[in-house]
Amino acid sequence: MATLRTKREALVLVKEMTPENLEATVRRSSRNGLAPKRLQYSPEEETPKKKRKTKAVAVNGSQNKKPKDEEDAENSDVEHAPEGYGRLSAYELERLENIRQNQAFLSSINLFQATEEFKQLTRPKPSQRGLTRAHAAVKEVLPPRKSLRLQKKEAEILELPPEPRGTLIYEQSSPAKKPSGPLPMDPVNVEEGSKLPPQLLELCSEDVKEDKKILLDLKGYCSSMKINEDKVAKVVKDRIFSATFHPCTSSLLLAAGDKWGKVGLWKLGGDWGDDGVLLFQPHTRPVGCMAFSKSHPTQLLSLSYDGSLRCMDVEKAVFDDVYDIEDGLKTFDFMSHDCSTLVVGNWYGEVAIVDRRTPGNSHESLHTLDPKTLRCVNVHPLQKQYFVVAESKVVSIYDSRNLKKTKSQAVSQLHGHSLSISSAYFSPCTGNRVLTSCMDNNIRIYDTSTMTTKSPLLTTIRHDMQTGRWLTKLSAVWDPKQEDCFVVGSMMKPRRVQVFHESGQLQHSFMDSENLSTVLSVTAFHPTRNALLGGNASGRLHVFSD
DNA sequence: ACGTGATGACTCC
DNA sequence: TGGAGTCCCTCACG
Repeated sequence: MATLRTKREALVLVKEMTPENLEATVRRSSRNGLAPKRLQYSPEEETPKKKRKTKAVAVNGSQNKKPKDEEDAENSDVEHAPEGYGRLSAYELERLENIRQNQAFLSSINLFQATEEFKQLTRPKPSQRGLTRAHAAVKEVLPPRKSLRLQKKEAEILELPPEPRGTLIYEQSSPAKKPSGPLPMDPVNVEEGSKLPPQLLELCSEDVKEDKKILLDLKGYCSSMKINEDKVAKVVKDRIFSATFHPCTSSLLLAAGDKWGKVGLWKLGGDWGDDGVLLFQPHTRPVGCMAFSKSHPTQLLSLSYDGSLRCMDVEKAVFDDVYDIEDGLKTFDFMSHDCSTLVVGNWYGEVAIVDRRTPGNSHESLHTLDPKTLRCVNVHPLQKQYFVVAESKVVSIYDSRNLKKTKSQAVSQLHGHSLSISSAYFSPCTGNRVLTSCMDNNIRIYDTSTMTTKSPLLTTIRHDMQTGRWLTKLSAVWDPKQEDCFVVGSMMKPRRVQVFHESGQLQHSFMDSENLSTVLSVTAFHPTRNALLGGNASGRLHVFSD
């Protein structure tokens, strides 16, 4: 049993103490060697539940037969008064003793006191900044209803709707995919017909100097980066799948994409929309990947599982089509410094090299890699012909000049992953390292400086990746300002975001009892400023900055 | 054996 | 009072 570090942690523990997970807690504790003696049931019995079942069988056999009143006592979970002890078997005395020891153990860790002391405490209220309820819920006005019976009419004969055809049925009634062609950039959270705030274009067009990178000792600058209530806001409605900083430096401008294809733009301290948040709906299914164009920072490219890749252009105030397939886009990256060519990966294990200067999909080149396993593509920062692909259990580096329709030969491979790999990224300055996040609970760093057929593994870091059903998968991502540090969300309590050096050394844990109380699955550093973002499962962005 | 798919308790307005 | 919002772990199944 871990020591309780904060009041909230203790409260969570207490709140979670249902009979089911109390059992689990005791089991966990026993692995740590701290637990009291476990209840000792007879060998074939695992739990009290099972016990009852097996007992029913045992009654028929002659060996374990017990008087009926003793059985009732067990089932009622009420202990007999002391005079009853005389009739208890040795097994039951041991059971009572175990219960007593368990009680003593639970008292010794102050669980019961903690229950009393922290009963009133709740987790901090989520930030009310950003999107509001009024905008989030569209109220449907229905005419008053009167049943047919009250209207004294014959009942209608209703028929079941026809069985849906096709193989893909999404949860809820998923809205139809947006039509192709430019979509107007109309925010859904402000009054209809209102224009984009002109300051947004101004901010996006701001001259960005790459050489203004602030290189400080990481430990120093991490501890200067703080969060406060102004730096948390609801930017999209649902769970965040992707998020990024705009490269501008005079203000902090962020973008996030959610589960239902919404894209939110948030300027910290902005006076437009809801606390600086503008919400758009360019897609209809999760926005898996997004990035601002480095050569045209008024453009934000966003990719969705619905099969569309669009380019939000603040200048033209539209979402343009960039690339479109029926379904299942997964990931993309820029292949040239001018951001005109892209590598786009889909669920079917195909990568397409897309040139944005030729409209439509006609000029794309499509290459099938390992089918159904592609999860991430990332281009080498200097040698743009190389891109790294996270496949099922291997990461491959391909040369885009050397791709075939099928069975392309990888330039180099990174081995050692034992489960599926969620992401793989080249280090930002030299590309001499590749950082991978794997479902086997390891973050790995490989040496790709020589591009030999097998790139050597340098570092392995244990990290809990079991995010389960309700959270976006964790991905370790480099700090673009330097070569050798990366950030990753964490399941640990109290909730935190961690920064590691490529050597495996933990540099900093970003925590805040007031403003960070959820898992931040999606994380990213600002390209030039000392700022870090984290997105959670309810559409909130959190910023740590100077 | 791994990837996939599945909820429920609680609070607040 | 009920519906919407918030948060997020493990396990069965094929």
